[in-house]
Amino acid sequence: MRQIKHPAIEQVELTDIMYALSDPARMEIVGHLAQAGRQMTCGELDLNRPKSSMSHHFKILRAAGLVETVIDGKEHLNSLRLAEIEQKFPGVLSAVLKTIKLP
Amino acid sequence: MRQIKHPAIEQVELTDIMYALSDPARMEIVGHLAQAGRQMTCGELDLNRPKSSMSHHFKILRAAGLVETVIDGKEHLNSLRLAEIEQKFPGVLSAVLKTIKLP
DNA sequence: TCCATAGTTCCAAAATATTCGAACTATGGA
DNA sequence: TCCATAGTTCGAATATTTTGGAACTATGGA
Repeated sequence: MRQIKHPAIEQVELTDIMYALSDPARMEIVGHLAQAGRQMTCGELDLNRPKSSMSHHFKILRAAGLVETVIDGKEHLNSLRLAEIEQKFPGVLSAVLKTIKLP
Repeated sequence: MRQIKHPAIEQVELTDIMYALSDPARMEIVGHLAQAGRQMTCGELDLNRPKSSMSHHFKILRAAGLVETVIDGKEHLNSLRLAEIEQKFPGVLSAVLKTIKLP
């Protein structure tokens, strides 16, 4: 099974997480993932934008260390790296998640 | 005494706060303000950049609702809007502040 | 093998941000 | 009134992001 590269938690910077969360589309993706509490495909997380735009946002979420994507057959399964981020930046992501109101 | 306009807390968006905190210079300013726990002038918060650059960053911090600036004579006194932001987005800013390590 | 599906990558255009010098404003003190 | 100080605003150059169409890759199923 192919793998996608993700940053190790040690190299994740808080400013990168802040940046990733500064876009409403990405905040919404993160909110959906948190609410679902399970892996979701890009298709499920689609926000009515072109695929290439969505792919761009997922790329930034991955690079920031917020989202992990594993490939499963035709689909890419995305999940929040909540536990790791909570350990490195306690309280930050969990507090953000509590304030997200999905559209 | 002249006043500078700030957004009411009702109009402060979490994504704007995230954006403001996505720049290391602005994160540092916020860290200094939090650590000091008092009003600080732009001069005290200077990061060795041109005045116009610093002014730009303060503008973004104000627009995001993170920083309040009052004019006192020749100086501008900046402070964190910590209590207001904590009330609207409980735990977010306080958690961020705990992870800031000043250079 | 052929095709549809799920996403990514590539590319270029448009929009936003950042930087910093120069000019400007307001204040307080000599 | 003149000057230095503290910051903002303006403007232009540069850099970074965002957007989306088109082409591409990998997979599973017919």
